[in-house]
Amino acid sequence: MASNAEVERIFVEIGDLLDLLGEQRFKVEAYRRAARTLESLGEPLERIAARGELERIPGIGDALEAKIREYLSTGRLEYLEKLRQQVPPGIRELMRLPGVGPKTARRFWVEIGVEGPLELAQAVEAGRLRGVAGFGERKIEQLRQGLAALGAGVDGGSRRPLLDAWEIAEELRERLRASAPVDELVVAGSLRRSRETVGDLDLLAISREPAKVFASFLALPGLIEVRSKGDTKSTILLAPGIQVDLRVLEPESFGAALQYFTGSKDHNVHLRTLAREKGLKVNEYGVFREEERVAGRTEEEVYAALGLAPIPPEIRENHGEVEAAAAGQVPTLFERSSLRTDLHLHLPLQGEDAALAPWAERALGLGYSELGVVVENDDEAAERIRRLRPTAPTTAGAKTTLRVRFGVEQEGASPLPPPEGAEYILLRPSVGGTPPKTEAPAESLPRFLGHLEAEDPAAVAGRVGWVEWALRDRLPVEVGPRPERTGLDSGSLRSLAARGVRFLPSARSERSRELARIAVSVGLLRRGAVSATQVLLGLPEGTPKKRRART
DNA sequence: GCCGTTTTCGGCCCGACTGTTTTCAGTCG
Repeated sequence: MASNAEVERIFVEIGDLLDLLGEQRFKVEAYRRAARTLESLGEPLERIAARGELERIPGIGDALEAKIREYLSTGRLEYLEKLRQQVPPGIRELMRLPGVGPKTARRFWVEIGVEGPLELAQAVEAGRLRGVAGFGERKIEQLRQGLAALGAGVDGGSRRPLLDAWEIAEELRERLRASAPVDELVVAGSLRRSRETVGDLDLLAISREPAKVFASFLALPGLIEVRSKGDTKSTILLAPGIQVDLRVLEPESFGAALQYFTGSKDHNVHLRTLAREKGLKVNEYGVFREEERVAGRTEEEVYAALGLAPIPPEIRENHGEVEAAAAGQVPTLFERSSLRTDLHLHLPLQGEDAALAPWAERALGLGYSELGVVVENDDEAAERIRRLRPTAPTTAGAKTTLRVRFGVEQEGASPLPPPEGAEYILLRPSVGGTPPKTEAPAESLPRFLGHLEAEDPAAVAGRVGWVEWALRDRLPVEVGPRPERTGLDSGSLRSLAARGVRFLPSARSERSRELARIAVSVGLLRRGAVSATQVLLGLPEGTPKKRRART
């Protein structure tokens, strides 16, 4: 079965090939725009095609619709195959080199006669680029380094899972805040939109001393390469192979820059087109009428200047949100600040986090009033809960209280009843299996459908039964920060929400500092346009306090 | 190639940085 990702890749390839062949840029852009749209579609193309609604996808017209249909029905695309015959396969690879776009790649091919990275490397070493117009010493050195990095697989060109990117970004922010005079430092880009994968990091800072900020930035540990440096913007490559952009701005422009660098690109193009129609101009410094800046300090200002209600970052994909904002009908998304609990954390056996105190402190910092420790439902469960219970803090500080709850985790129906002290059950779906029967006696504990993480994408994809399970038994579904391992990406969340499923966000922590990862889980829920009414904020009240002890 | 309550033709977002240039093209986001 053809997946959206396959069609997406095909359109990207067509875009590249047309670009290399010197086709007009708007045609090239049309294929790339369509590819981006497909990436964030959230619904299988085959379903849309079956409804006859392909042309309703923004950026898909007659020609692209016909190509999608051809591929869906035959698994091939004649147009692509013809294009491939015109360009050697290695030429596309050349475009992955930093500083090499379609024009330069084409010159390598036509003028130098190389057909891929290996041949280019040989040509560089043989000095065949010397004296060629447009290739000075620095350009050649840049190529040499780029080729070496390409061979070593550290080109920073690949996307990584949202959570990994988030953790890198958090660490960067901490370091920069400690070492540079910044008044504000935020992450924009696809990370702020909570995209499931993130290519590079976009940092924005407000500072009165940009030079000092850039100096700190260029001295970050783990820096592999400085890709550009200027007065307002610098780009580096960090050791994990991730590219990081930093822009330093004045407060007057911060909202406009945040809006602009959060994207998505297609969302921004839409806004700018709208602005032109209103006689305005939008750039990263503000919204302008003639020379006068009419907005820019905050994002809300920018949207308001265009006659739009504020649009949450997570849904800025040009999938109709701009039209909705113009009509004042932006969906109200779940807010992290309303969350009062995290019911899925595991205490390690040793170390500082084996005790509840550090967890409680972090939880209070996040504004929680409740925290749920989960143990495996086995013969030791009651004993583990009993050991922790006396240390459970009930208050911290003068007013805030934190209630620590205990739950058990099990796969489907357990032969063991819940142990003494357990207040809820986290059910794990089994891999590839059908959902077990889960009779629900009236007095039973609240139950949630936890997620099972799998490294293997096939195992994730093969786990089909649990959706039916959640629907059949009306079980709230846990949403964690690793969609690539659970299969619960924003598209799935959106369709589950539409079918009435409720959600329980968790950080799935095994260390107390990981509680902060709830930001990622909530981001995914928001990207799935999940509203506050569909999220469980804490354990339902009325939980039976006394359980019959097992014997 | 897409798109349209000013258009079915003629537009298509906007700016920073780089390298190699004497005023700019290419790349990138």
